[in-house]
Amino acid sequence: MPDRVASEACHCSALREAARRVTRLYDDVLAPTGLGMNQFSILARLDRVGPSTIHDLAGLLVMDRSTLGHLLRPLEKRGLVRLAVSEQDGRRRVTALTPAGRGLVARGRPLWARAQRRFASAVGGKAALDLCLVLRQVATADF
Amino acid sequence: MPDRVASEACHCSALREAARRVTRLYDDVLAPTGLGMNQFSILARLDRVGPSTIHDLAGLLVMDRSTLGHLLRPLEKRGLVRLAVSEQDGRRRVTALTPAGRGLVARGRPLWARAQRRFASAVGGKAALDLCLVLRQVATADF
DNA sequence: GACAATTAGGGGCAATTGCCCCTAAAATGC
DNA sequence: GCATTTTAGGGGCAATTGCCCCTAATTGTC
Repeated sequence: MPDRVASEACHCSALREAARRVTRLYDDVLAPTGLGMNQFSILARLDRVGPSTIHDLAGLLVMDRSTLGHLLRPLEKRGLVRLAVSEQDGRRRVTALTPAGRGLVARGRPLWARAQRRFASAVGGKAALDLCLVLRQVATADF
Repeated sequence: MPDRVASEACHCSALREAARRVTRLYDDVLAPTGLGMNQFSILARLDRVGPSTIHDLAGLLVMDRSTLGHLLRPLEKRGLVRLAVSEQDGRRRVTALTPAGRGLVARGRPLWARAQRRFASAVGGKAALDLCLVLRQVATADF
């Protein structure tokens, strides 16, 4: 039994499976915006922190710099974000929401809140809060 | 403040970010096998449950059927799994580990265990256990 | 001021993820 | 037994993820 338990308790698989399941929930709820959860989270983060470089934004999203670079392409093509070379540092590309992007985030927020409520009511409000705290710690841990 | 907290506590983003971070840890540790965490988890699951259909295996992995179909392709090409049409049901394709696949899983297990220990020692043993229980519940929840 | 080391980002590659629609096969209804 | 419905899976599409190596720009050193 210990062997079976040990192999079933893979921390990484558990995280990935839960992330897959919950992403589907949020994707469904956000569908009317034409955005997936990932795209929404990028735009929402940008809305909160203001214009930032790819490097900084990727750090906030616990994401590889090149991943974010790829993800910004379709958002730029749809006119939701604008990229411009920094004036202070020619290497940096500053990413900013366009008015259209800001508008879409605003329209998505109530939908997002609905997904949050659905999650909390299925898992339990306190459990959801606790979970978030642990996850935040995990995401920024130095293994 | 309530606004800022609310927007920073997105359950889905927290899950995805933690999953990204932890996946990197496991990928690094498993690198000597030439497998990523995801591939390893597919093979390990297959090793545990024995030959199964894409449908069933995808269910166990909380994964879309077509996603698993895509992921099996490179594993098949590398000779780690074998796919065969079921004799009982011509629609099903039974997936099974090859000896090479079983061997690779066996070689990966100690590395995987090392990642598990590194995770537990960073997060705390009890916290890691509790986290896994909640994640398992989340992954199989009916939202 | 010139040269080395560091940093920001892109391009290519491959895997990961899930949607849609399609086909084939099985199960169901009559 | 035959028509309908359901189920298993593939193919195509697009986004997601991160690695590597490359270029350009900045910073640090002398």
